[in-house]
Amino acid sequence: MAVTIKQVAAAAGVSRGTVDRVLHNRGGVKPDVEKHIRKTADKMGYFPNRAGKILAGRKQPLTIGYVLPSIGNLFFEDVKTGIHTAEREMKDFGVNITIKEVRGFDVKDHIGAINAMMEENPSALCISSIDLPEIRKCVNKIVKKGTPVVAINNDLSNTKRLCYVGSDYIVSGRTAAGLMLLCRSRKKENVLIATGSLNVKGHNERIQGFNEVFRERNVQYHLEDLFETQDDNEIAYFKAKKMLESHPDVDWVYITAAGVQGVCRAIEERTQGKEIRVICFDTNQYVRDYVERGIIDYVICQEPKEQGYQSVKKLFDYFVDGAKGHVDDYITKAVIKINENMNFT
Amino acid sequence: MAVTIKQVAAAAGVSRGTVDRVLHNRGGVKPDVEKHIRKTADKMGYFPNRAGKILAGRKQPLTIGYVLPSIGNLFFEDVKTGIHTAEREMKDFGVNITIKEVRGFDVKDHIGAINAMMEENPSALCISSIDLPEIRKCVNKIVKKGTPVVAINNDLSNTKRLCYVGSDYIVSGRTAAGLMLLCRSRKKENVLIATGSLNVKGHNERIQGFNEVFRERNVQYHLEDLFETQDDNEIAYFKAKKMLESHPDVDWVYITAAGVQGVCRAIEERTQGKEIRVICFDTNQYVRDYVERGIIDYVICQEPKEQGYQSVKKLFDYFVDGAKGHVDDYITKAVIKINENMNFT
DNA sequence: GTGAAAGCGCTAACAC
DNA sequence: GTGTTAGCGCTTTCAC
Repeated sequence: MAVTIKQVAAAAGVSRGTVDRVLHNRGGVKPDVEKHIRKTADKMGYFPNRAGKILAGRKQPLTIGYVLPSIGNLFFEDVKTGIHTAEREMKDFGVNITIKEVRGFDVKDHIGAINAMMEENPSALCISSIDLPEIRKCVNKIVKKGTPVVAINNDLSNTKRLCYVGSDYIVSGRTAAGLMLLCRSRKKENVLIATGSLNVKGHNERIQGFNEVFRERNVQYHLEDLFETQDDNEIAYFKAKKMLESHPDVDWVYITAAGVQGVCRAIEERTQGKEIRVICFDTNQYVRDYVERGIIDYVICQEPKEQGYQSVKKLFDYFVDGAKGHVDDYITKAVIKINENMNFT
Repeated sequence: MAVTIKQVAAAAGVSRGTVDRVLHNRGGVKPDVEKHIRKTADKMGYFPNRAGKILAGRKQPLTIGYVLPSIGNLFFEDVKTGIHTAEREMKDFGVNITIKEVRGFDVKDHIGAINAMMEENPSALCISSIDLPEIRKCVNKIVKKGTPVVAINNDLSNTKRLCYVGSDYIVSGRTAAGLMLLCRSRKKENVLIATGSLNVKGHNERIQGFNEVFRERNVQYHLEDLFETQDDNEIAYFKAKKMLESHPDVDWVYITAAGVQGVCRAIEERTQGKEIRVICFDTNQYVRDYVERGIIDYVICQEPKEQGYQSVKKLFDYFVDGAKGHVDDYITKAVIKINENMNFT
């Protein structure tokens, strides 16, 4: 049986209250007594019991405020599912969650939503935003004031955020290249790249990782063209349509972000040209449908549910275990989905 | 704030003890009082608080006994890692774990280990064994005596086991076929199948799923030959060597079970013949090395760590939430690994 | 500065 | 049959 605070107190010849004061650095204890208590606690291998902590801590529940650009973005449905699974599991442990949803990636909207969230005085913040100076500044201010912030799905570089929970975009880009090369056509493939925005780091990293692998393997592909979908299916559709008309020799379409349905619609409507292979990222009902119909060959996913779940868990552990020190990032896997393993979890 | 047992007692005009008796069907309560209590509890939306339960339940910790055929089987290293992660997380909630390790799949050895485990009177059992009548009988007996049993990695059909935590072997076999077909060579591929044993259900299902996909898609492959590795690398090596000599036209080697290193060694040592593609299951340090060197193209994994972790969690939840009713299986994903996404979680 | 005590929600032993 | 009470291990308040 593990050693309790009571046993430490008894062994040190003081009361539980005093031990607690020392262990939580709450001061008001004579230095020599403190040293003595610390020593005996260490010697006995004392480690606070989480069940006890949680129960006692129920008086001040842990509220986590989320800000997500999830309106009109199916990707975040799974993230939210993960968040709510965690909420259900940890509700009895004092975890409460509020989500503020935003449409798109307008900096002002994001800052507005974050500030609105902060009005509610959450114990912690968890956001998926854009890696720009304004947001970074905003986040750093919040952290400085004492509210820990977790970055989910999109990291915020050089901020004091507690940790990042999300995918490694370079690795997912590399994986796309790997899949393509494993098809071993042995000819120079004509690739059309549909990216979300050249201003979004993650999208660029997916291209960077992709190129890295070709370079490392000394294989070349021919870049037919590259266009931005702005994560919008309509824009994606019209641009892709034009692109495919002017580039009849495309072998592969590599879609690094949203707008997948738009691109696929354009591919499906084509009346001539070679057979086209498609690699994209992240599933939803429409993407799954295109995979089933053989339009999309590979989808590289990033465990969205896990991102939601783990972001809650990270914060819960952080608070329960005493909000001390460094917290590791949680990097989700690059999960390859094809028709055969897509619908069976 | 959630409603507590105290509030229910007050509302029903009885003591907490009585409410507890009713809620746990421990009898000794007048029928009409019981009905009244149940009704008020329902009306108030009472749900027992897990934190309170866990703390109170610490007096009788939950001990889970594992029996795993893990000696000399690298696959189970990750399973054990997952088990120990869960143990660490839930130790403070009263979870204790003991593992008995066995070498191989001898029925008598397994029964012996299970009985030895039962000697220690665990609160629950978790085993990875063979789906044979003797084992099934043994498990059913244990369940009947009141100890819940979870089947991990290998299901035990038609037993009263609480649930199964592991992969869907059909789906993983289908995934192998899907990957092969995505390479679209457009010719009839010559396939050599290296299976573990024709007596092991999971191995057969991986072949069955593989064949299903070809049939459904109206594509044929040519089965060059099929041999059993007995999950042994030496046997695998010698048999594969011979097979490859007598079948110089093999395009793909499909390895459904262990013995991967043996087969790969034979492939690597070949001095003539066409380039061979390899699909296998489950990683370990040696398999990863073969992937890096380009001998193995695809590895289909089954989240072994998750299997370990979730098996503990299933039992923990079952006990905390009152050991009532049905528990869902936990089916792990068929995770495709290639060189580029293998080493990054 | 330090000790004592109440209470988080639940279970189980003991009274009546 | 039913109520009371003593913990589980911890935090926090209040008293000295």
